[in-house]
Amino acid sequence: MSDESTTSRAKEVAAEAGVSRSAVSRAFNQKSYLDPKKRERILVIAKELGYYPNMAARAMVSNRTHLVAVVLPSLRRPWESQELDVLAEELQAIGFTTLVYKIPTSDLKLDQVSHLRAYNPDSIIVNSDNLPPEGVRKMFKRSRPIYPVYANAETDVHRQLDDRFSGLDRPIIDQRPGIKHAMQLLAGCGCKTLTWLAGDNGSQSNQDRQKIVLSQAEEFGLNVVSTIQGDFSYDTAREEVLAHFRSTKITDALFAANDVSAFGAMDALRNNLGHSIPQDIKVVGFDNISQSRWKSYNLTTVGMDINERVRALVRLIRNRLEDPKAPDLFECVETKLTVRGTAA
Amino acid sequence: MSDESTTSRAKEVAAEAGVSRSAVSRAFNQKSYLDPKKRERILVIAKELGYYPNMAARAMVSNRTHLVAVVLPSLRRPWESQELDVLAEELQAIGFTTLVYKIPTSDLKLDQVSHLRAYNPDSIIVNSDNLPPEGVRKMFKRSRPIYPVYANAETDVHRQLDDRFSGLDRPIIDQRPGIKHAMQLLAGCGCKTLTWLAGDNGSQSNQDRQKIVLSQAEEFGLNVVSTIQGDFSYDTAREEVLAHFRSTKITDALFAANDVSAFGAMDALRNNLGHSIPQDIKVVGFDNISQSRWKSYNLTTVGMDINERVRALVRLIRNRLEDPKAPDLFECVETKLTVRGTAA
DNA sequence: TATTGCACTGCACACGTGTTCAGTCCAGTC
DNA sequence: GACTGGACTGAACACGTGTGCAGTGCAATA
Repeated sequence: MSDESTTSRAKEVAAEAGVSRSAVSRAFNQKSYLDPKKRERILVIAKELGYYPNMAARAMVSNRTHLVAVVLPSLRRPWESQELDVLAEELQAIGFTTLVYKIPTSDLKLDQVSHLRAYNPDSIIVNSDNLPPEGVRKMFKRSRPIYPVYANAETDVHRQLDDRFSGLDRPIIDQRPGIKHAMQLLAGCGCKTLTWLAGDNGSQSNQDRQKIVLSQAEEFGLNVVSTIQGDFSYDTAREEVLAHFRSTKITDALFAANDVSAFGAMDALRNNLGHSIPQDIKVVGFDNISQSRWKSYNLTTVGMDINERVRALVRLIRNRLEDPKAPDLFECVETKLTVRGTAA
Repeated sequence: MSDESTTSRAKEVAAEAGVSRSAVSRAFNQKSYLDPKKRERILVIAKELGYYPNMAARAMVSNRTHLVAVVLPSLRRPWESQELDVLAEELQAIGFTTLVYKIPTSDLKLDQVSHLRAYNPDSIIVNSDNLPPEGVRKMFKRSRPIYPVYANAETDVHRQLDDRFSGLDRPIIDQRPGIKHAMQLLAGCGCKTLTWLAGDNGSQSNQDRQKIVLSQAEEFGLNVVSTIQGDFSYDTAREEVLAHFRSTKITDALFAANDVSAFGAMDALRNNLGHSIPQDIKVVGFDNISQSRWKSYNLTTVGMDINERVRALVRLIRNRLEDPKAPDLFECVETKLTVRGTAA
């Protein structure tokens, strides 16, 4: 065992096993033929020597990096980080490694993503709400081995036909079932008036959620008497809700565009305005992040099963890599309502 | 513009600019000489063509991947994800891309990390509390271009000399100032008795925090009358605190090993046991995660400045890459107390 | 002018792998 | 025994880049 040992290379494994370097390569790629017992011997020796094929070299010749990039504006938002957690684990389990890449702004420029493109990830999951699909397509579609997944096409199924998203594989989130149940629940509690606490204005998912919330409210005879402009953040939600309800009578219910802003709203309503939840006003959120279970909030919320969501993403990636020329791929995940204390 | 255009390569840029491919390479590596105005012209053309040097090829010959791997057990814990958020941004700003790699178990085996080693990241930040430093060193130290950073060596400065950590660069967290202030505050409020809500038993940071909490409590005349075994999670904290204080009188204060378990404790104390915070019992946490500001908790907590912490990590990486043979590197970040409603 | 030195640049090699292609060996068949 | 075909393997090329080395041209100096 030499002092100055470097990462052992295929050649060393080959020497140790008494075979050619080609055989070592073949041992790691089951598609090419190799005598089974020779393969096994090579793999044993490779493991002993701590050898594993160098990904850079492998990428150069095979056009497969086994990298999946996740593009997002922030890693600190609970939903995104919880999704990423499951995603990274699933990808790792099937031999992919996860690359994270932050793009905070909504205007997508080439030099912002050139670093990322330089790694030639096998797939890119764009989880950034405020990046327009046109820009995403333009930035990534032309780099041949990369297949972008546009992860924020929440909507009813008709959006499948929307031209803006063509050229992008997309995991569609059907918000309707969860929202419908929420409205059913609120109507059943005797609620008549509703406030919509909106999220970031430029965000795709905010628009999608809002559209269905408004239509379903009407469906169940709930009157959306006011809209408060938030931005998905706790602080803004708290401040805006506070300002709004200082001058206006509270409504029977408040529907927030995500859980975190629901928390902000609740804290304004309870701590500052002295209202009781759910007695004075019911609150419903979106996402079902793990913090919603915390007893101080105990939030009733619309969300999807996170494992189901991630499996859909992974399926998109695998199917696309299997058939690069296939037409746009879809996966649909439905939301459901999780009933907790703030509306029951 | 051809239909089947691939990622444009250096050769095409060279042709367009009327120079050799070497010149293009040199344009992107400021260390080698190139006529300044020629370099500028090449870079302009490269940008026009959307060219950026292929990282795999670059890695093969230069032994620099510009990848930094972050190893952690989970991405959903608020502190880790908030730290990762800042870290990814800082690294991106200086031309590195972040790779995330989950290692949940505490026994580190070679085939668990071989996928990761295959990418030859320039540095690996081990942010996994329960991975023993010996294992980390063994797994990564011998792969030559990789320099592990052991990110969980919280402690007083003496730990610098601890043999277990030798061979690993480490950003040391000095918990003493923050804890000292917390004890000072509690003692000033007239607290006499204290409960320690511990974190994961095998965790390095839990051990470090506990040691200093106990010694500082004694210093300020606080009597640590009970220890509750938690695991850093909300649910366990809530259940264990509930079980413990059902049979035991509450203490004047409770110190939790992290913020999330402090939240669990608070919810047990308030919602289930009917105590008021801070009137009946004061609560202090660790980490100062963004959720601590949420008004329902409004937690007084010991934490460090997250930007300072990340800058320390980045400095370690840069210094190590600059001088691979330098002896173990250290960076020290101090904690401080953030006073909010649960103890003031 | 001849010489020197320096700024600058292109050629060619190396990095470690996947895969094609030609070739070897051997069992089975006529 | 000659031939066929299939199982198996190694040599060699390609991938796109960084950089050592040798070489060119030009200004400054003697």
